Parts: sequence; C-alpha cells; structure tokens
Amino acid sequence: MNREPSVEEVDPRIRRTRGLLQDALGNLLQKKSFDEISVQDIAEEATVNRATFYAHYDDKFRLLESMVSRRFHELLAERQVQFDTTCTSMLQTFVLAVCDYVVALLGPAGDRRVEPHMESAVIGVLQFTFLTGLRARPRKDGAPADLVAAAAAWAMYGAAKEWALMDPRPAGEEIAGTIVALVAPVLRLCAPSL
Amino acid sequence: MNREPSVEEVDPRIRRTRGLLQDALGNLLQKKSFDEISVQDIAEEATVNRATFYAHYDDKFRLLESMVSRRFHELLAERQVQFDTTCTSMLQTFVLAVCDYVVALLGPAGDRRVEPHMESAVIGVLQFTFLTGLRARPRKDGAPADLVAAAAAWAMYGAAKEWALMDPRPAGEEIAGTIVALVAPVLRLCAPSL
DNA sequence: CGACAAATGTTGGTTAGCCGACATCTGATC
DNA sequence: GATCAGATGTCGGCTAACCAACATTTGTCG
Repeated sequence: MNREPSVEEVDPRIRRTRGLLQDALGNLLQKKSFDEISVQDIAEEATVNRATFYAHYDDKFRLLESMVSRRFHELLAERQVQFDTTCTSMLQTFVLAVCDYVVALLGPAGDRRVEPHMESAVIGVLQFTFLTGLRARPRKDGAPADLVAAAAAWAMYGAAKEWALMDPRPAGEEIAGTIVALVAPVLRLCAPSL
Repeated sequence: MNREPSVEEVDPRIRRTRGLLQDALGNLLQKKSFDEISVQDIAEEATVNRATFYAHYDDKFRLLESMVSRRFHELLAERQVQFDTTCTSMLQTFVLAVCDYVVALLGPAGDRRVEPHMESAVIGVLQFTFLTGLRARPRKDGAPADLVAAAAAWAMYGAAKEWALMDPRPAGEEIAGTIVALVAPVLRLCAPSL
C-alpha cells in the first residue's frame, strides 16, 4: 500500500533547469543547425547561467542525447506502451513509434554529424524499456536479460532506420509487421525453454 | 559613453520566476476562471514552490496585476509606441492598443470580479508611459506632470471601456479619433503657455 | 454550534543557481 | 609566426529557491 518510498526524489529546481535547457535546444534547432549553436546560446535561451549548464551536462552533445531520450520516452508514454499481455501487439506499437521518430530525426533537417548521438539516445530508451519489461516477469532460463534487451533494441532501431532511408518508402504500417517478426524471436529467447 | 551604470540590475532567477508565475496564471486562465485558481495551482503550473510565490507577490491578485501590466506593456512595445514627434499620431496608436486590450479583457470570459485589478494595471501602464514621455521633454509651465499623466490615463481608459461596452459597437478606428480629441487637450496643457 | 478538510501565509535551515574571474583552446586576420 | 576575439570549462562566494513545519483562515457538513 505504500507507494515507492524511495524513487530517488529529485529537487524541483534540477527538473526545471534540465527541462529549460532541453526546450531551449529544441527551439534553437528550429532556427539553426546543431553546430551553429553554442553553449552560451542555449544557456541564454533557457534563462540559465552558463555555469549552471556545465553543472548538468558535460557538453551540448550530452544535452542533445538527454533531450532526444526524454522526448522519445514521452512519445512512448503518450502511446501508452506497456509490457504485459501479448508481446507482439506491444511490439507493433513500439515499432510504429520508432519509425515515426526516426523519420522525424532523419527527415528534413537531418544533420549527419549529430545522428550518432541521437541514435544512441533512442536505442538507450528502447533498451531500457525492454529491460524493464523483461525484469518485470521473472524467468529462469539462461539468456541474460541485458543481452536480450540490447540485441532487440539495436535490431529494431537498425531495421527502422534502414526502412526510413528507402527511397520509395513503404508505409510504416506495412513494414512494422516485418520488423516485429524479426525482433520477436530475439525477445522470445526468454519465453520458451533454452 | 558609459551605459547606465545602475539601472537596477535584477537577478535572472527573479526575472525567470516571475515570468514563470505570470505565464502559469495565463495558462490556467484559459481553463478555469480566476477564483477557481488557487495559489497552489499557480505554483505547481509554474514549477515553483508555493513559498516562493509569496516571496514575490502578496496574493494572486497582485500576480494578475503584474501579468496584465507586463502583457500590455509588451503590446505597446510591439506596436512601437513612442513619445517624440507628433502627439496626435502617437495618441492614435495608443488608443487603438488600449481598445484592443480592453475588448480582450472584457470580451468572452469577462470576469466582473477581477476587472478592477486588471483595470488598475492597464491604467498604471498608461500613466507610467505618459509620465515618461512628459518627463523626456522639459517644460516650464505650472501643471505637474504627475497630474497630467494620471488624468490622461484615466480618461483614455474610461473612454475605451465605455466604447467596449456599447452594444452595437462602432469600429475601433472610428472611435479612436474621438477619444484622441478628448484626451489630447489634457496632455496639451504642457504645450501652450499656461 | 463543533469538527474537519483545504487553502493561505510565515519561518529557519538547506541546496541549487548566479556571478565574476580565471585559465585554456580554438580560429580568423595581419 | 603573433595577436586578437570568442567560445569553453572551472571555481569560490553570495543569493534565491526549496522544503518541512507550523499557525491561521475559510468553507463545508453533520
């Protein structure tokens, strides 16, 4: 009945400051390209001191990663992705969300120099979500959940990116089924006997 | 060559916090009426602690006043109201801005209980702007600038409000000329010899 | 009426953010 | 190369924001 006594409560000022910095970068990215944006610009746009920026992020690449992570995480939350009943139906939702996000990332203002940072961020969220889901139901076979989650996350992102770069690009709904069929077996490693 | 050594520099955190609180109230007012909004609601929406609210405003009415002041001030700034050459042309701009703002205030969600607070805020901005303009050009006649600014501000607002409440309301551009004709003499008190 | 819940103000101790100031490290110009 | 301007990091001292706790006010219900 007690709700999570220690979920690592965060100081509201920290939440606010990071949110401000992430939103500031998001706004600036709609006017300039990433490498035209300085830390000073971000700090100013966020109404935050430059020194405060460095108290939260090592550089603007880290900020970019955390921004992409958070937004992708919110996207998943909006679509109410959950890890409980039928895996395949959930995977379908997942894949569609990833496809949408990848298209948005690589779309009009696709900056090839910052792609890797965004990719690792997206994959990180996927991996974390898979891992959380896998941990939620105890298994007793030999495949380590870490490895399973990693493989599934990279596979799904890789497939989605490959699709996003096709020139006459098929509809997302079509390709989603295919990708699910590819990734499901990786996750199923936990389900059947080893 | 030295630029204003002491313009009363304000701590950026204070600027930010007040902006957050004002924006929060603005957002909440699009969902609830003013008296349904608690200080707690505002603080939460602004991601600011409730105690911090009281460090800046005595109550939500003061916040409302400051919000209206700031927004009206920005509206004037956008339309580049200035006090230099021909008074009448400037007054025209002024009156139109006031009319627009009054209509917005008393319009769809006109809450009669909070009107006075908004009115005093708008009048305050008018008064301050007039006063600044009057001070900018030194005069040597007997009428105190304070009184002139106050009379002009109240007259202009009163006329604009009266117009805003007319049932078949004439176009703002028509009535503006009339109001200018009413208010100009009050300000002119400084111009001709006493 | 009393009782209770919820919002309002207030206070002192703790923490995050702000501000110079400084030391790099670029990159452009002469 | 030398020099200069601007961006990047870092640090100690000060200040504003957070929080928990408290007393007070308000409003609602039995």
